[in-house]
This record gives sequence, C-alpha cells and structure tokens, in this order.
Amino acid sequence: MTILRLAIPSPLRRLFDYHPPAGIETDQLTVGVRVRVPFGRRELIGILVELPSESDFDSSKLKSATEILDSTPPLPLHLLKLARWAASYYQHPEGDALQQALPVLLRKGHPCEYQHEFLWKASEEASLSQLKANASRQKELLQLLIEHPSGISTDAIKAEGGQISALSILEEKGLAESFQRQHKQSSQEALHEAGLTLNAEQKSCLEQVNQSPGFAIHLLEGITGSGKTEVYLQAIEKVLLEGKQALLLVPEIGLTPQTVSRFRQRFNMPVVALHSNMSDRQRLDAWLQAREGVARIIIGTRSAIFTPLHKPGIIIIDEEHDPSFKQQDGFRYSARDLAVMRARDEKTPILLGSATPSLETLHNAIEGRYHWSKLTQRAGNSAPPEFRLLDIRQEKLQDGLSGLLINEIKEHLESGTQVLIFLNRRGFAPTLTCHDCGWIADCTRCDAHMTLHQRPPHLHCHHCDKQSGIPHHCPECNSDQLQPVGVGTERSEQALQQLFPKFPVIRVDRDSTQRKNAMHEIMTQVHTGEPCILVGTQMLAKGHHFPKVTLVAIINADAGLFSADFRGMERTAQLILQVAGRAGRADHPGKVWMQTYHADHPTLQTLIEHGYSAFAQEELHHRKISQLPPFSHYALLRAETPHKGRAEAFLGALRQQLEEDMLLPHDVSWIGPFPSPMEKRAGMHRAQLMIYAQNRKSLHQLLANLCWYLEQNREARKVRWSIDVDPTDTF
DNA sequence: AGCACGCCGACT
DNA sequence: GTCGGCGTGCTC
Repeated sequence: MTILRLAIPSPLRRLFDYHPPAGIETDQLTVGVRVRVPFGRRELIGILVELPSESDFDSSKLKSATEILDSTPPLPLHLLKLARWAASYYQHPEGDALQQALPVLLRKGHPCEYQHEFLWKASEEASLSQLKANASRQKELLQLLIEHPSGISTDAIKAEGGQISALSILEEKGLAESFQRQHKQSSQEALHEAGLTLNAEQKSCLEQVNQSPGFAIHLLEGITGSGKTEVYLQAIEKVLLEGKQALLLVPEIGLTPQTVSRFRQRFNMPVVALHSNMSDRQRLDAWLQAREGVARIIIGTRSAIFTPLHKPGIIIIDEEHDPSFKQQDGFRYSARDLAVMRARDEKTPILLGSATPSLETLHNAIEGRYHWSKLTQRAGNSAPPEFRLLDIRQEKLQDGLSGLLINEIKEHLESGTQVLIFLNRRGFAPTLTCHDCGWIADCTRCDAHMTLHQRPPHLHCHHCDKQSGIPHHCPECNSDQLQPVGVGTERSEQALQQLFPKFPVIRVDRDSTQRKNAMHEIMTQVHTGEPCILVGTQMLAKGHHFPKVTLVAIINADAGLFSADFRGMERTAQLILQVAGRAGRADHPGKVWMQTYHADHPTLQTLIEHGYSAFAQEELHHRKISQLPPFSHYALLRAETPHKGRAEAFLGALRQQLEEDMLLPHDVSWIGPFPSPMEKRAGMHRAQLMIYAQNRKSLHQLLANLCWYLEQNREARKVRWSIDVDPTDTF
C-alpha cells in the first residue's frame, strides 16, 4: 500500500495522509508533485513530501486524493528540502512554507507550463504620419510600440495606459504585428558592452570570488560609489561564460527598472526580473525560464530565493543588511540566511554586498567564516563626503530647519547644484493637537497618533491604515485652535518651496510616487542636473543615484537613536550612511549635515569621525558584553488578542507553566513577557516573550517543544501567537 | 486559516 | 418568527 503524505497549506503543524486517487499507478509518483485533495469541507492543493507504506492515522478513515497535478515536481527536490528545512527552522507550518516557495499560479493549481506571451511591435515601415490626425488613441499606442522595438506585452501596454482595443486596428492597417518572445541566444557573445576597468581592490575581490570554484561565502564591503555593482557584473560574466546562471537578490525598493536595464545593457543573455509589480502570469513565466535555464540572470526580491535554477552558478545578495530580506509576517524567513544555505547546497559561491554590513555578517567575516573583501576607493577618487553635526538644542527651527542649514541650502542652490533633504516621516505633520486643551488626534485602533496629511487633506494612521477627515473643532473642548505639530515631508516641501521660490522642490515618498511612472518622471527631472531640492523619506536613500547633489541634510538624525530595539543603533547608522552616500558622487565633494539634539552622542561621533567599521566594532563589543546577537541566538514568542492585558497574561502563565513542567535545556533563558513597544496595533493588544540561548540547537529544540505544547493547549487557541526566530524587529 | 455548527439578541 | 453575532471544534 502506498500512502501520500502531504504538506497542506493550513496553519496546522503536521502532515496529512491520503490514499492515491483511483486508477493511479503509484510507482510513477514522485515526491514534490502537487496533489489536489479534499480537506475538511474544502478542496486544497498540497505538496507530496513523503510516500510511506502505511499511515499512523486509521487507514480506513483516510480520504483519497482527487488529482495528481504534476508528472514532475515543479520545485526541484533540493529546494523542496530547503523550504522544509526553513519551515522547521523558523517554526512555521510546513504546508504554508512550501506554498510560499511556489509562484502564485502554481499554488492555485495552474499547470506548470509557459503561456507563451505575445509581444507586440510596430512594423518596420510604420510611422505616426500614417494615422489620421484625430486618431489619438491609435497614435499613442503606435508611439508606445515604436518606443519598444524589441516588443511589449499586452500587460505592459495596459500598464503604460495604452488602449488594447486599438491594437487590432493597427494590425489591420499593417502598422503593428505580434510575435512570440524568442529565447534563443543571438550569438556566442555573453557581453553587449565591455566591462569597466577594475581598480586594484575590485580586481582582488573578483579574483577572490573567482578562484574558489565551489561553495564559498564572500562579504564585499564597499563604501557607496566604490563600484560593487561592477564586481557583481564581472563575477556574473564568468559564471555566464561557464554556461551557468546567476541569481541576484535586491531589497524591495532596490528593484527598479534601472537595475534591470543595467544588466540587460551589459549582457547579451536573457535577464528576468521577479518582483511584486509583475502579474502572476509574468512571474510564473520568469520562474519557469529560470528553471529551464533559458533565463541566465535572475534578479528578484526576497521570495526569489526559491527560484529554481537549471545550472546555478552564483548567488549575490545586494545590500545584504537590508531589513526587507527578512519576511515580517507569517513565514518569517531570512532570504539572506537561506541564500547561504542554498549556496552551500548547490555548491556555488555566494556574494554578500553592502556598504554597511549587518553586524551578524561582519561578525562572521571577523571570525573568518566568510572571505572578506573591502572596497575603500570611490570611483574617480572623488572625495568622501564631509560630515557635520548641527547642534540644534538652542536653535529656533523654522518648519524643522535651522537657520544655518537654510543658509547652506541657499549657497548650494545658488552655486548651481542640488540638495537632498532626508526626513523619514511621510505626511504634513506627525500629529494634530488642540492648542487650548491639549487634545491629540489619536488612532482608536493603535497606540499611535494620527498623521496629518494635506494632499489630500485627511488624518491617516500609518500603523493600521485607518483614515478620517480633519476635524475643524476640538472634539474635547470645541476650540478651533487645532494645530499641526512636528514636520513631515509634505510640510518640509511646502516650507522649502516658500523659502526658495525660484527652485523646484521635489518630494519623494510613498505618497508622491504612487502614480505609475511618477518616479521615472522625478528621476528624469533630477537628471537634467538643474539645481533643485529633493525632500523625501528613505526611498531617496536606496537605489537611486543623484550625481549633482552636493548637500545632504538629515533633518532628524536622532530618530531611532534611543530605540527600544537593540538593533536601533545599527539601523540608524546604516540609514545615515546610505543617505550620506547620495552626496557628491561625481567631481563635486559632498557635504552631509545632520541636525541633532545629541551632538555629543558618542556613537554618533564615532560613526561620523571614524566611519562604519569603527562604529560596528564598538557596537559588536557592546553586543558581546550584553550577550546579544550575534553572540547569542534568540526568538520571540508574540501573542495578540483584542482584549487588553490578555496577551501578556497568557504569556506569563505560559512561562510559569513551562518552568514547572518542562525540562529546560540549561542554556536557554527568557526575558519577559512584556508588552510590545506599541502595545495596541490595529485593534490588537500585543505582548512578547524573548527566549534566548547560547546554542542554536537548544533554542531550536525548545521552540519545537513549545510549538507542540501550544498546539495542544486550549488557552492558546484564544490568542493569536506566533514565533519569530532571529527577529530583526521587536515592534 | 477557513468553515460549519450552535446558541442567544434585535429586526422585517 | 428569522438574520446574524462570535465561541467552539475540526481538518488525514
């Protein structure tokens, strides 16, 4: 007898057994295929993970599977293993974890096949003059086709605002034609354009990567502008010449069309992207192209770590310290850490690149577990930016700006260069308050203030997305003296525009770039090189290059300085340096001015006077003394319920129970429970229990027991609990 | 997580 | 009289 043991996408931490569907030759079944099964009153798709000969469950009560969906497993066996390992390491239900390793369409049961996408292009002799002057829709569309000589998909046409219905008219007139994407390589050449000449540091780093043929971990620590990407490109080039593929993981906001086009420009090989702006169909096609080996370079965000490769050659994690590599809900995996596992498994090198490596990675490099290369020279030997801490304790600020800073901005603009203002706060003002009675606009569902927005005018909670109108009178005392307090990007933009009416002020945050193409338009304007002021959030800090910016101003360098999270300082340092890195990339030396109430903060001083390495060394020293990661391992047990105090009480009772009942590994300890830094969020009251250990194994063992216990426990069903292994945030 | 069952309050 | 509120239980 053959039993199908399946991972089912449900929160239950166990596998489920089924009989094979009637009339199926069981010797043809392989682990990894998708199986459609009845589950409770529903029908779900599970993944076959084992083929035992008998079930622990009463065999007569087993249901039969409905249908086997694949003849070969969509996910190669070793990636299935990786995903199963991850499920166990991160204590996440296996069925759900495996599901997340697959593209959405495969989760839904679509066949594991390409749907060859039709592309459209303008025919050779087509020109706009062949259309009637008033046929504006058709003209727009034809213009779009002409702009994409290598073809554009109907999805992309829609995204660009083109009219699909006009396609057939153009086709009839012989102005447009459709074709299927060809994946054949046009020639033997791997390169479209030659690589740049490497400096000595880059060369030695590249040699380091190239000389180790199998698995090896490399940390590439390179200051902004030192040419990390060129090293990536040339490392990839070697891999391509060997007939292998490259997987590049980038942070969520780092995957811009510019990133992809830089790789397309360099290589005469198919490059595919995998990111959230693509349709499910496009993602599946790209995923399959990677699996078949047709796509040679795969660029994706976190979830792309599960993309199968026909001939894996190298994995590169760009900005390895970026928090977006750790998933923050559900299956809380770290794509960076899994990438290391995967590289070991596939026997390929892995390259972790960053200007500001995470302390974990740095620690590994210091301990000699990673090969460590540094790039310290900026391209063209341009001078590093000059930092200045602006003590604003006695200063009277105008919309968040000190007089000194305003003067400096003026000087830069008048000398014809650009200025970047970094303010990590969206909206007009972080709060709205009543001048007469002190009332503050609070969110009813979170322990947070509502943010005041002016365009369009409304109050918005950035934690639960609740929105409401702006009251004209105070709800408490009916006064009409309601005032915005604090400064967000909208207000900063407005203030700067009034101060410098002759210069354009461009705001870059999630709100101002929502519209399709908005970012592209902004970048086009900035790249004209005309003097202007850019005001924005961390969107400005990542991915984009602003060669004409000579002054970077950090309005509130203190934000995050005194965070409840022990990683707060590390994050702040990384963000400051990342923003600072936008200044003076070309021949202009850059200045970085930071407004702070803590100009004598020793860590801040170390950072700007001696750089990131010195900062990191000090911080690692602190972590060692306090036995914090990377010198210990820990996990967070989170709980949330709609009732105040109940989450904390639940965790407290649990802790007590565990101390009484369970044999604790001797090196495991707890801290807490304590309420989460923002106790109430989106209507849920939250608390957490920190569990830490010297030894990964003991921690893992304890967590496994804990999960088992919680699944049995009746009380545990009344709260929502989850486990976060290697958490990066404690909110 | 879904989804159903079941047992009490305010509506057509 | 029912519609529907969410507590409880189950999923091979």
